Amino acid sequence: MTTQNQENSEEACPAEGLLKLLAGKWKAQIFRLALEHPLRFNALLRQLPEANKQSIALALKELEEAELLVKTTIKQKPLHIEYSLSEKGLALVPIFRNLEQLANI
Amino acid sequence: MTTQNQENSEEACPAEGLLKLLAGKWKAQIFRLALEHPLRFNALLRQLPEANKQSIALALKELEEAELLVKTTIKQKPLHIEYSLSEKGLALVPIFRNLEQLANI
DNA sequence: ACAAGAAGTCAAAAAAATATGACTACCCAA
DNA sequence: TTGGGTAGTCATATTTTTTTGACTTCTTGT
Repeated sequence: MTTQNQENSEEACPAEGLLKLLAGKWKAQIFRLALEHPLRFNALLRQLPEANKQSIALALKELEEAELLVKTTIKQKPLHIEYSLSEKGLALVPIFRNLEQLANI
Repeated sequence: MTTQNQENSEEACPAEGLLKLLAGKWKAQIFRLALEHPLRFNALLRQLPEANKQSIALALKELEEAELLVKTTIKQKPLHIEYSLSEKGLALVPIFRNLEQLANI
């Protein structure tokens, strides 16, 4: 039933899912940081001192599932994991900028 | 403290407030209907049969407070209240369309 | 061998967002 | 004066999101 409603809602309004995703806590801030350079988990934790592991892990996972970020494992000496903007993520950038501009009015 | 964090968040990411607003339940759907014609409370209730008074009242109030909708009282025989897109609301339209397009990819 | 850093996961608690049902106030028509 | 329509509000549930704190796994440095 809940799923049904969600589906109806999405059908009636395709932007809803994307909006909900981006509005989730820490997501917009993470997206914004991802514009600058690829992200790493613990670095992100340090850059968002009010956030916690779990929240960041969840945000990254959902942004990845929505295909806005891609996760890359870099097989080098200390073994890194990086999250960077996907093509879809890049396509979102100008829209995001427009939103920021509108928000400042 | 909570307020403080919210402020920090907004400072770090100006789009957040607008995103949170639009992602709130029924808001995107209401915004979408407002593109077509001015909205009236009970008509909206009928158009969104899964929603309830309270939610719609809240959504309209918040969209109005965010200055995306303007509320107009029409002093005529049965006394109507209309919600229509403000200038800011109109400025959001193309951004919203872009979001919808991106969501469909 | 032991500690420390990176990248997490899990269950449970707390906080925030939504929904429910009842109730209000105004105007109009029969 | 009773009933119906419009436009809500209020207090209280219920649901969903977000946070907390503890624990895991893998790799490297000393």
